[in-house]
Amino acid sequence: MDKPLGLSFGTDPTSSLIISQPPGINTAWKHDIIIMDPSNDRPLNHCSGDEYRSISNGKRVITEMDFFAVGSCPKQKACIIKKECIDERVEQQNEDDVNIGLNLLTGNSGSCNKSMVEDGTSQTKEVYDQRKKELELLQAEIDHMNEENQLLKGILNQVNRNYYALQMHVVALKQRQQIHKATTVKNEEKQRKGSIFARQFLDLGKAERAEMGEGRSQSTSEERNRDCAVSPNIVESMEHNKSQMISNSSISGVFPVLDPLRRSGDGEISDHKTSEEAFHGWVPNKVPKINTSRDVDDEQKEETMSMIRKARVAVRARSEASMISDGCQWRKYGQKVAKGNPCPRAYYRCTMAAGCTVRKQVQRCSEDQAVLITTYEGHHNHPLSPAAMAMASTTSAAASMLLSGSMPSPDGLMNTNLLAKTLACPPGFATISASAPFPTVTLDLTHSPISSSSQSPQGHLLLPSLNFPHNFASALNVSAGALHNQYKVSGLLSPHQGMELPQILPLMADTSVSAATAALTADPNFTAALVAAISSIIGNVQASSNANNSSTIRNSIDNST
DNA sequence: CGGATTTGACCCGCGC
DNA sequence: GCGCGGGTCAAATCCG
Repeated sequence: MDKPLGLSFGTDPTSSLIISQPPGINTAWKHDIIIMDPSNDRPLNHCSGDEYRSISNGKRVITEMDFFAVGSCPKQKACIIKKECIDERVEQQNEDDVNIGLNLLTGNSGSCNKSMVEDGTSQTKEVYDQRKKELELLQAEIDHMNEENQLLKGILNQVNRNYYALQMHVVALKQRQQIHKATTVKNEEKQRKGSIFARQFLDLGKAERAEMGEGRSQSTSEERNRDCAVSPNIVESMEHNKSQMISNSSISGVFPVLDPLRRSGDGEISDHKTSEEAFHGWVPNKVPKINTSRDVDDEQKEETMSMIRKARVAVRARSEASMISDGCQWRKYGQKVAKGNPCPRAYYRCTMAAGCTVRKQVQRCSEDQAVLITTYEGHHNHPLSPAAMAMASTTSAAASMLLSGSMPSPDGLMNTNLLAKTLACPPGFATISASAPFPTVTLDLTHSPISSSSQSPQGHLLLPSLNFPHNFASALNVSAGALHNQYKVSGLLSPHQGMELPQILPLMADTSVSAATAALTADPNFTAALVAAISSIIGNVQASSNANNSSTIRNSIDNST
């Protein structure tokens, strides 16, 4: 069909709209025409002319058109014209033509005829195509990002799967270790006490013990090595997860970071005479063991708890006061004069919450009565102050290190060469001593006298800032050895980093033993370095059934230099 | 009066 | 079995 309608502008594109129609056709039209400004895609609002009967929101309604008028094409800026035909007759008769008039873009110049309309149409299409391309580009970009997102999701899922698989692998290894350990220790215990019982059973037990013992020594060594092949970081993470996984167990939450000890499920660790094998790893409470009777489990738990509770953190500090202000509330429940020290030892119990098991002893040093020795024991079962909480992980990890990390080297000494290289701290600041009956970490603040620079405005003691990896000790746990071995860690603290003692002390008590080893981390880079060091230590660990009674890191450091 | 402290008694593990 | 020493209990006392 020939196009009966032509659409063009007059001299003023905003005021005259001329729709041409071949002669002979005289039809009234009603159009809704929207004139758009192409520069901003907004309607032009300043149109005038008789053709426009009304203007509403940029929509011009033309009721009658002079189809035979001839106008000149505008030279003004182009406009997009949208027309809605509201005349059904037109739509029916000239639908195509009318539609041609839609979205017209008038040219900057040209004749007021059909060609001009076509020219405008081509420019409209050009802009349309351009925008369409832009849209397509954007769409392509979005698609690409989606693909990338999916790819990353896949990678993440794979990492998670690998992580979980590795975690399960480590758990399985430790379970195996624990089974061996439990069997062996039980048998040894039987042997020790068995002389007063029926010998016929003992003989059977000996046979079994000999068998198991041999297998244990081999498997333990192998498993250690295998465990040591695992990155400490991975072990850390896994221990952390395990800790979370079993957080609902009977005593979880109370000993969050001592889980390795608790999870060992081996009560014999409290027996200093039989605990050499006690810390080879942990086994979740629910893991089946050879000795799985309820009584045994309960007994082991009790003993484990006892061990945890007996691990201690001691702080030596010069103070005129009878007690160091550590941010917790204490109630004195006893006092006793201990042998070897004329100064009475006072016993305090935490009263911040009912049932809190944390206790502390305060006693002046017999050699220097200006020195106050505060020993913490137990774990808070209540929220601590924010400051205390800030240090909880640090001290807890250190406690775990003490409880789990006897780390015997072949000669019974801690391999501290790497530690020595790692740590650039003044000597004598912290001491770890498991010299029985209870493993104790001692922070000696007397070498770092409480001066104005080491006291908070509130008069609290300041300790070095500690930044200890949360599950460091758990990582160590894979090679844990004799708890009763004596060893010392000296020179591991770097003072003057402004941590208040009150922040630290409750946390020491938190974990029974933590702070001193926690204080090992004066250097911000210490964590990573120490993990590497311990990893190396673990890697060098060999089974040593005759660990020496004492060793010192300082000695090792000295020996290494 | 209620909570904190004191203090003698008691318990328990360990060594002899 | 007994004594010792560390740790805890609990009645008495103190104190705000």
